[in-house]
Amino acid sequence: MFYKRLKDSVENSHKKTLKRGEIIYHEGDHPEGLYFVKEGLVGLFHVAENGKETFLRVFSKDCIFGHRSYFAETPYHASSVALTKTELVIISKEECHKICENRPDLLKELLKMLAKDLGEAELRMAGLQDKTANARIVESLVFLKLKYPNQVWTRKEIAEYSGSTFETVTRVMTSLSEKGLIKKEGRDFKIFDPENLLSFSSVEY
Amino acid sequence: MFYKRLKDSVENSHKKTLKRGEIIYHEGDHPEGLYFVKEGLVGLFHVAENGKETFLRVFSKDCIFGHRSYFAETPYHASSVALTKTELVIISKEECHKICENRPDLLKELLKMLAKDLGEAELRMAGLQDKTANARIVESLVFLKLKYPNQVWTRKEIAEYSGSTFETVTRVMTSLSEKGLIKKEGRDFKIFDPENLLSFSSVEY
DNA sequence: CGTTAGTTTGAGGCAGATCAACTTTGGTGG
DNA sequence: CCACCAAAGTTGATCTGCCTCAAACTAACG
Repeated sequence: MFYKRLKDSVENSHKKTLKRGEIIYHEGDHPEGLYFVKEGLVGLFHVAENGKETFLRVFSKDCIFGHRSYFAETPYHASSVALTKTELVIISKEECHKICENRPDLLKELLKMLAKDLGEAELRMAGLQDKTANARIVESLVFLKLKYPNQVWTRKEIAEYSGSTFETVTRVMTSLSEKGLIKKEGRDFKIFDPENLLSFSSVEY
Repeated sequence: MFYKRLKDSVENSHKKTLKRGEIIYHEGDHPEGLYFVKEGLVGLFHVAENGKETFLRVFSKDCIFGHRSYFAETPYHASSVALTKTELVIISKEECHKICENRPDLLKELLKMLAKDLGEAELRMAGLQDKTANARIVESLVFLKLKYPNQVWTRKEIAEYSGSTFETVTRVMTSLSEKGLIKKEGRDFKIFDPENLLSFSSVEY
């Protein structure tokens, strides 16, 4: 598997430990290499001039990130932030270069990853047009909680991932909870039956 | 340049000529190779169950398309349609395979292309949240008309690219025309000063 | 146990979608 | 070449999903 192989070749690179909220790189910065998540969770956020934030992607254990800008050879279009205590490995430009030259298999893996991410991004973009806020929030709850069950997502993060506001997320979650489709536990929540929950994503609340 | 080089190696592949409106592949189909635009213009559209369409990308002369699904190894997430009389070269799976194996330089070019497209898609997604319909429409007018000046874009196409409706596009264009920022010419239009026009994208209409 | 970040709930407003009726454009076929 | 007509565009009126603003509540952490 890709990450395992990459991991081996960077095991003795520069490491860095961050706590929740710490910024790894800022939108507009020029990439100086790649990042590898050894442990923890990282979020990619775009912040508009009017302050509105969009939660673009999540990177978890064994993910690389910063690769989009690196290969596009453009400044970062969004900022990356640690969502929990996170341990990173920083892969220098030189090492990246070496990897790219000697490992066409890794190149192909990266190609596939970007192709999938592009598809997802475009479907999410379409979803902002053709789905209700309710449906997008339900889908985001399922995606974020099932893929990252240990993370306690804030309403604000869910809102920024789904393209909504934290007040609307609260209302949808209250409604889902009243219907017994999720179980609120403090700030966290549980999903019982993802399929069933998703089937309610088109229903009014 | 990438396309020139690719072009040479596919010059004697299967050709196809289409007229406006003809569909090249449907959402859900499995990729059977790549497509190369020899002449004309192709649009990539996603259609939701409720009928709402989203205009995702444009491919013009010397562009390849269908590559996202091909490399993601997933079915097409959107349909491609000829926007004018278009001549295509169809590159078979076998030829694609050969190219990928023997041309790491092309692989890297594809990687860069996907990385840029992902950035653009994510910024457009963010734009749907943090910009007004007015701003997005102005930006779409500039993008579509400056990049493809010979195409007579319909209000519907502009709407589906900007994430809006054709009525709203009409209203914005009428307003811009009254302000002398664009010149309507039948169904077509002209942009005088793109920079100036964009500076009005944040202004009410 | 105090403080702050996060959450809930309600009320009100509005950007832009939707619906509807009418006009214009430009391709085409007689 | 012109008359026709379907497709595209315009304009006005109405409606609504969801955002915004506001105020009170609560969880969690040092």
